[in-house]
Amino acid sequence: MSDQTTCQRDARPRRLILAGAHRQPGYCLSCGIRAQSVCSVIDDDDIARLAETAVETLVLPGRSFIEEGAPATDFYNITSGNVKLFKALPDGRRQITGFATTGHFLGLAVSDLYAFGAEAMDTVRLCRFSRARMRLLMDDFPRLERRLLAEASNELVAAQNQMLLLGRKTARERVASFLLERVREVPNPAEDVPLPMTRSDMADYLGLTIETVSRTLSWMRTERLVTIGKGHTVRITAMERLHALAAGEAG
Amino acid sequence: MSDQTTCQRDARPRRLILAGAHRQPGYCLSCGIRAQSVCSVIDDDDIARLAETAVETLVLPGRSFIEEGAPATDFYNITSGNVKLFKALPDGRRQITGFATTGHFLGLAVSDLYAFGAEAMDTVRLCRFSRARMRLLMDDFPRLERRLLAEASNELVAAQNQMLLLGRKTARERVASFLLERVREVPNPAEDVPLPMTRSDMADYLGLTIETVSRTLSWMRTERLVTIGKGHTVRITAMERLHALAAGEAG
DNA sequence: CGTAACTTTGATCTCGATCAAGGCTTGTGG
DNA sequence: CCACAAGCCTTGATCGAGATCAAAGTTACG
Repeated sequence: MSDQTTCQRDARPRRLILAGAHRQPGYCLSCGIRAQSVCSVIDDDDIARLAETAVETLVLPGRSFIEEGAPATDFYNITSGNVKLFKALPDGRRQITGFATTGHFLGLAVSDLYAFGAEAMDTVRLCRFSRARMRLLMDDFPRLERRLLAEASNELVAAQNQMLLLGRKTARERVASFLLERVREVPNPAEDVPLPMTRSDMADYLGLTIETVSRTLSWMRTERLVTIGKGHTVRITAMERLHALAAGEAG
Repeated sequence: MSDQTTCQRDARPRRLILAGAHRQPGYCLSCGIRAQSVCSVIDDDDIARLAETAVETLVLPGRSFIEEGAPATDFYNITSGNVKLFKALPDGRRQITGFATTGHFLGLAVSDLYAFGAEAMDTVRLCRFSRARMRLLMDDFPRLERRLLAEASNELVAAQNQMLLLGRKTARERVASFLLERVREVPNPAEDVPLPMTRSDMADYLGLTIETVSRTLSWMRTERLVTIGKGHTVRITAMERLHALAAGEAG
């Protein structure tokens, strides 16, 4: 475990001091999430090079590991846990631009500075790749670049959907859209959907206040659209109606 | 000119019937906007292949050439004119996700369907590339893929900025941000900035109504932040204050 | 258990939406 | 060159969805 970087929880998230050793050559070969991440495009024969490029890092809940405006030195691949990505205004107003979880790749940017911050919502494990080393890998493995382009294209589509949500949807439509987005994370739509974020995070993602999110969820409960469980879970009880609501086809 | 596709203006925009011949091998070599577009990554020696892949197309003002939800068959590169990209809800609410102009590349998507629509705001010329042919080009020219990744990364950063704007900025901050975005399109910030879109387009881009956009511009005029010219132009007269406003540092 | 953070619910306010006229610009045909 | 029409754009009056302010409930965790 000594090759993992750790940091202590703190009242206000500070930049994580990233350090740690590169993985052993065989590490990626047995990585459980390789199949669902960009790493899958590298063959077994070449995977040792990837392992040598990666530094596994542990980030404790509430800690930032990417800071908006800081020099963009690394790419990250999440191997477990949940992360929120956000931008902020000087007076503290915050917009969460996305949630990332196991298998997600972070840090795409042409600029030398990160355009967004990233903070762990729970204990997060990730592989860190320096941009310079990643560039060398991309030179040798064009499939990696192709996969990243596909990844970026998907994020672009998600971003466009979110712009429609933020610019034109009502509070109810926003929350409905959000819940349906979270349902896709679980295998069975009828089971409990985990919401590993606070009401404050939901509000900052949906362009609302915590009170409006709370009231809207309460309204959905009274309307028998959802049941709200303990410990940040929701179960959808009227999928059709929720879909119609999210798509802007109902009040 | 017979190798260009044209279409007549119509009351309500319909799908453009795209047809037309591929360009002559030497066409791209002398293309004026090659340097500022993705085409610049293909060397003179190979540019004939690109020319054979491209179909130049003319789109008249107000006509759509990409329809949200339609099969994603082509990529586009704008060679002149202005385009708006948008998503819509069933009841007509619309969110413009971006404006594209000379040199912009459109159509990135992993899905088989376009996630957004595109409509010409004035007379638009563009090169159309079938996805299948483009894929072959990317196989042979990894630099093309790298350039598209850079392009997509930049759009992603722009999308994140727009999410912050739509989710958390006030009407005044939105309009200020918009004007500063448009200023970057002209060489000299002190000269007239063209706004080749209607108030309705601005509103749909900024998540506001036309009345609020109009009122906000009037307010900026009385505050001596801008002067509003004839024929859809604006001149910025207090750049510093406008920047502060856009960044959320002032009321 | 106790406490600190998170969540819900209620009362009130406000910014931007909506409703409603007019004014201006642009283009067309006499 | 002017009259007219059809879109745009601006301005005013009013409304309302969601924000803000305030105060209990809950939950998580030492």
